[in-house]
Amino acid sequence: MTAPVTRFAPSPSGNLHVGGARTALFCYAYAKGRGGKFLLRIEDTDQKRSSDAASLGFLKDLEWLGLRWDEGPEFEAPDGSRVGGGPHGPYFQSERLAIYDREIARLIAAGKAYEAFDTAEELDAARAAARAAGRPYRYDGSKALALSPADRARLAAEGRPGVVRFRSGERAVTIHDEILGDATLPAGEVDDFVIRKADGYPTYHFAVVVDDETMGVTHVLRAQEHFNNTAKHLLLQEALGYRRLTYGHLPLIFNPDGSKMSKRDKDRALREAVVAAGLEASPAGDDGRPLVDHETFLRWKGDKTVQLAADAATAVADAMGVALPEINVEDFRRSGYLPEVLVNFLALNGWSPGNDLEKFDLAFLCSRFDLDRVVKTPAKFDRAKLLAFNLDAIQAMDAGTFLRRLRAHGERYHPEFLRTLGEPRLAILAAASQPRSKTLDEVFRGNRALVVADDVLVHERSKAVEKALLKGEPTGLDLLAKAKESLAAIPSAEWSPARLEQAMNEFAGGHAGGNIGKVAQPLRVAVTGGTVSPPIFDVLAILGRDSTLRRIDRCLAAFAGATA
RNA sequence: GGCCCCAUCGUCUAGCGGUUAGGACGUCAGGUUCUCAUCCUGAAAACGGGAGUUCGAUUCUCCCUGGGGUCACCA
Repeated sequence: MTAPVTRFAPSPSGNLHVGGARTALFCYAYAKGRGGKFLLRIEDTDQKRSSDAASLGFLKDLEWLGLRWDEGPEFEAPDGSRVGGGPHGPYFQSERLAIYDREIARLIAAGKAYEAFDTAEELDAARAAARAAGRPYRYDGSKALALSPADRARLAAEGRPGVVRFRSGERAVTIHDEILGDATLPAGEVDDFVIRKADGYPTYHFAVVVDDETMGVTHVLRAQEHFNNTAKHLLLQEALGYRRLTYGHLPLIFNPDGSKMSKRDKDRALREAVVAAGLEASPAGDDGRPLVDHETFLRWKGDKTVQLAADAATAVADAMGVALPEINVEDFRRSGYLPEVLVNFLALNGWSPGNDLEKFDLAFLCSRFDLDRVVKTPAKFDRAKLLAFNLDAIQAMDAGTFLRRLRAHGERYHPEFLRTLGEPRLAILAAASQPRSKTLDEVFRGNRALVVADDVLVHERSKAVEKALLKGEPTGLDLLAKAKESLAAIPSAEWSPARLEQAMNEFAGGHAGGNIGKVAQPLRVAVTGGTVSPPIFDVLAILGRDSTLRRIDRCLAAFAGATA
């Protein structure tokens, strides 16, 4: 058997959906595990969808996951290596029109395809009628087929845009699927579908078949939603005299509630948050201007069918401090998931190696992946489990690796954070955060207090804060005032986590019955404004002596005279 | 609605005629800890229903039910 060639063939988009990522992953693993090739092809035959450079943003997502294509669009990876290219290009369908035209001409000449001039209105009416009669719609080609060459010439001369339809021949088609087994679609299920649109572009069905043939593809792994389409492709392959391909249709991935995972989930979540917060206008960005212009914002807020641009949505969510559901690979990256974890988890949705094994890397997947272990049932995407996997991976990292990867994430998503903190303090933060972080991002999200100026730090007035500061005898506030003196006695040069812990342990021994918690919590509130942070002595070390003492003073002043 | 596909804990799944139906996440109950989070112990939790086939069905067949996909000049 020759080495397999698989392909991932998305329509152009700025983002790679997790479902698409899983498909790409399986295509990659199948080919690479067998010494074959993994191709990437852009299905941009819909002129309504843009296909400029920006719309290929998902290439970086594939690369980030470690899925480099042997052939396809050219791309320069962050490490400088070049991906893509190849002898079967162009890899954009919009640049392959001549090939499709040639093949369509062959079909027409052989009487296997014909031009049709139905208007959209006629087609809509026919569909509506079928629907009203409770029957599935099938195109009736009798009218178009009855046209004489002269008729066609006349219609074309009138400027009537025509399409080309494939003459399917109304017969049963059996699909052999390596995952689902065989299935036979009865005669009449496939009608005379369009293969060339009025704008001259081929339809998906036609382009796929031609490209898979001309690019040497041997195995088609795609989502199950394409299953019925396979019948069309089989018919086309036969009419064109092409090779037979091996098919495998992958189970779909859904939301936990069974709905489709779509970008709309983000809009929905954000809209709910906006409504819950009673927001009447877009939050402002750093420049003081609204993140979304007022009109757009109101239209979006009031109309569930309107979607916000992806960037705008994340900006607004960020400003509001709400987390949006991750849908695209980029979302998971931004949320601080590790690519190897996402790869691992994605593979587990629809496949498993058996033997109760579920932690593995891409190389392992490549070596073990096979179609006979792909499940047939759709999966619901369980973010909680993904998060647990991410945690495990972070815990398993050595400290140096964690620091490096944390820094890389920060540089990309929280540059201001890195600027203010600087390298030595970032290292302390990393060491303090690693044991308690489920994602790279929460280190930044959870420690904003570390990068705000001392004089703008706000001490929250929550139950938990009041308990830490005002309850007990002596109160946390009392202890805080005294502890400050002990801290002030430590010179800057000795201001380290170990030294601070030693000092505070001594202090607690003398003033809090040895209960370090009595001292730690008021300190935490004083310097972070809240009751949650990494270990307090690490926090104090990161802030430094001056900042620590200043924040304690401000806290003391803010709560002076307050009672529980 | 027609056609096609599917069906094991809440979720992802293992199982390929005989198992105390396994693992993981989550959940619950304890424990450790300066908060949070880790971490440790333990527990509860599934073969959708009905007919067959068989000495024996989670496993094979059929029906029902339920779920999904698809019926475009989108891909």
